[in-house]
Amino acid sequence: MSGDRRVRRTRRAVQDALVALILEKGYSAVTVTDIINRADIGRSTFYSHFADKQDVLFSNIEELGFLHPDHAVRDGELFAFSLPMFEHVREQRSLVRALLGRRGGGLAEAHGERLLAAVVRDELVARAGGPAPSLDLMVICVVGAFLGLVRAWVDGEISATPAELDAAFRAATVPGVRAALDRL
Amino acid sequence: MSGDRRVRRTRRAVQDALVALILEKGYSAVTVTDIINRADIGRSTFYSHFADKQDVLFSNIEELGFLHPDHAVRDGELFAFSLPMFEHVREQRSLVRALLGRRGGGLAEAHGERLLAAVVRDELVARAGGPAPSLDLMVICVVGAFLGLVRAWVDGEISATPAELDAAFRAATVPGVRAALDRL
DNA sequence: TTGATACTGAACACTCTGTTCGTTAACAAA
DNA sequence: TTTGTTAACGAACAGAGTGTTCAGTATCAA
Repeated sequence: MSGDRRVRRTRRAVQDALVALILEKGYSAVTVTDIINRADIGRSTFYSHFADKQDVLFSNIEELGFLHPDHAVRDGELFAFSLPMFEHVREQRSLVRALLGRRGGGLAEAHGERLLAAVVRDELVARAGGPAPSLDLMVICVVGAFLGLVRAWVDGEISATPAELDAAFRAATVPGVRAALDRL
Repeated sequence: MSGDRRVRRTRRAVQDALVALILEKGYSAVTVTDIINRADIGRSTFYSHFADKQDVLFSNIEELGFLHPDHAVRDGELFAFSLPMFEHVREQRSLVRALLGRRGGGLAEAHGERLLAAVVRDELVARAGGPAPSLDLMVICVVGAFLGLVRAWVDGEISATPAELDAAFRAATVPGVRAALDRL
């Protein structure tokens, strides 16, 4: 724990307040005044820590550690990140829901998408022995499928275990990816 | 063309103004005042046609006809909607970009997702001979892949022809879907 | 031509934003 | 414990945006 205890307390109170309010009203309906009241801090205090509402949202993303360096690549398996990540999502469900769910306002999606795309792309390029334009399109499809599952899950549109989600993700993507890699 | 010419003129001016402004500044940065100025109409006129900014956005969606009933199913082929829809997107690129692109604010995504999910689901259920829980997860993956391509494309992150996008979409999804259907 | 109706434009109360500043409280380090 | 530093408070502020009202004007279809 670094720094002043007051700072930690304040920042955490603000971040938690925003997440709670997003889940109640949706991101766009939440005002800075709401956050201040919920976190029970002074207005000037808020602005001494965060530039605006968005800033609070992004600070939450960074502390989520969306892609923890848990790349325990189970030998040659494709997309080894899948199951650990679904499990990580389950542990942080309400936070992920506030960030990536429908009520989240879509601002965090770009972050998550970019991070995940980098992981997927690295893996495909490594296996293909080099970059290729068709790989980039494949990355988009794979990332879209994965985040689609995450979003539907945290929003409660579907109920499943991380293992079931992992199986569905693999069933949908791996055959196509394998065929494409063989074709190159 | 039904109704009063003045009404038509005003509504169109407002809708066009919003799309243009979204492409310039992003949805959340556009104010009703901006729209009024760009469309060159009085404030009270705006509120006599639309409840708010969102209302204008949704009115655009309805007129897009996202899923035109162009279901010219090329005999047994899977996901026959793909190529025609990519072509339709190309024709309405700036509108689709304003609605589904990153600057769009994510409000329209839910609409598109639901519409497309219904189409995909119908097709899979028909081929599987009935509904199944694993099919629902598959639908989410397929829709995620398709909309991922659409978004990346209209946002200019990738450059490709509709035919190339169609090929990439098929390459990514069809093998997995076929395998899953056989397994049932 | 006429009756209906859409548009105008200004004014209004309201909410939210982001900043400022003097005062008070909490902190880490000596 | 003392001391210098820094955070938090809270009230006040200007500015921007929202959604409504209303009397007056222009445009419409028939």
